[in-house]
Amino acid sequence: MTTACTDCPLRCQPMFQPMNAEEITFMQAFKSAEVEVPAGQVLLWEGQPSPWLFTVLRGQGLRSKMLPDGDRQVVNFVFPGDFLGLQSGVMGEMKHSVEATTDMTLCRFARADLWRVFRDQPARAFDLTYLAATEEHFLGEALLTLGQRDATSRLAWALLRLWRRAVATGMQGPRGVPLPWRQRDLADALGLSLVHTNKTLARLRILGAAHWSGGYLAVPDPAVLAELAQEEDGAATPRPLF
Amino acid sequence: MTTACTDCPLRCQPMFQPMNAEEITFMQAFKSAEVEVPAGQVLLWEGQPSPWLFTVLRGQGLRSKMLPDGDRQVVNFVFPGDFLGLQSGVMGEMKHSVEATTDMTLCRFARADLWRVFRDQPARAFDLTYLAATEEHFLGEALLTLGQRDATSRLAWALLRLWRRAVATGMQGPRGVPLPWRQRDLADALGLSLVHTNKTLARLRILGAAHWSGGYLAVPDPAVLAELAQEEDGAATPRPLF
DNA sequence: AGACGCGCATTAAACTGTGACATAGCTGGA
DNA sequence: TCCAGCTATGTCACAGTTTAATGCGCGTCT
Repeated sequence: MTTACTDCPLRCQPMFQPMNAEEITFMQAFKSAEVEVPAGQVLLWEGQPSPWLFTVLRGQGLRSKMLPDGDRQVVNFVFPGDFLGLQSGVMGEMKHSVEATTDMTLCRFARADLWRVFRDQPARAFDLTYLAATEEHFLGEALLTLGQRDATSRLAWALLRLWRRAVATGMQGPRGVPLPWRQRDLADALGLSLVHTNKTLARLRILGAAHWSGGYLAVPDPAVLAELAQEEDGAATPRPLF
Repeated sequence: MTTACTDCPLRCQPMFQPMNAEEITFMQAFKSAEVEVPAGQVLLWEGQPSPWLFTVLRGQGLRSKMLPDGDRQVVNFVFPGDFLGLQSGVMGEMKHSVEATTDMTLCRFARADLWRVFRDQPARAFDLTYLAATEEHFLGEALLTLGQRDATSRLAWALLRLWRRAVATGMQGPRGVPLPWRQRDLADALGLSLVHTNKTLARLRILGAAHWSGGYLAVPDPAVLAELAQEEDGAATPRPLF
């Protein structure tokens, strides 16, 4: 049973900009299926085209690139509401892989229909460009973090980002926000070794800035984490939902 | 005297995908001015909106982000044909600054007219999304480089990218390709100290892989540089010209 | 024309944040 | 029950940073 766009649980979250009735009607028609994906499955492969694009309805994952020698760079973590596959849609092939860390539910769209968005719905096409620019902005922030910050600041930055994104998507619970990834994933995102990441996470725990365990992240005072991250305090910036 | 789009010196370069007659006519009307910018001037400021977007007709520059403590991350180098200001156009403000390293000539477009592209020219809107995805792809590659490569490999990767981009834009001369930036700029792009960058450039020179001096870069055998960069050999991938 | 000063490139030496290696304990799935 | 994978910790090595100094070239001033 697929979720009607009028019943979408994400649209009311502060993370996402509102949609008008015409846009919802168009998206309902544009959505071709809703698929369940088990944890561990790769949704999109680096270097390959895909006939589908996706919006994440439920679950979490990550985007990564590989070096020939097997080293992996995690380029982003995937949350509900993220749009997947835009590179394949406009450039013909994905430049990174996307894999499910937890079981996921995806709204699926046909790549062959993407041109209809540009032809018939310029406002939605504008939102797609907005999402691409949002990803570009995030990667610029990540590049700054890897290029100019030390390990403690990098981890503080990453945990703050992940915490803000999860809170704005309505995922906060009594134990904190769900963080289903491994320390290896965070190490590969921040250009650190696994051992050094573990030691630096321990330092953040001792400082009381962040506590990640059992698949949950607790941030007692986000301003403390923001200071360690050399970031200003504040919430996640809303973006279009596609 | 502005350059007519029919006379654009960039369109025939292998770096850029072809444009049809309708697209050229639209761009001629869309272009509001041609401006000269002296070396050192900032074209776009991080954190601020801009009423203009630009395509670089001539000259070179860089894009950068600043940390509160004054550290700078160079996020990309700017070449003829690059489109500047898309983040301001769709997100309302620039997420990085753009400054001229040499004297530059820019084709200028009004941000207020950007909606016309999406409404009237879906193929051009698609190209804009393509350009945003191209920048996202590049930043993913840069993130991989900073996260998983050592200093020698990073410099080899950067010089190879810059060389390929310049060659595909028709900038090759007897002394190599023009590289007007400082070692400080490359260091700030690759997350290295100035001293270590200088030493590693010397190593590449001794290896005969790359020779950067007097504002020019010579690459005797790009396959050698590609190997040091852990990259496959090949030319720059063509992209749309806006 | 000559002097001066600033910015950039280059090099040496000392220091350190991070990586590499090894080991132990815990947990969940087969 | 067993084992692979993950988390955690200690120790040592080193790639890269920091500090300091020198030389060169170019632009400005006299």
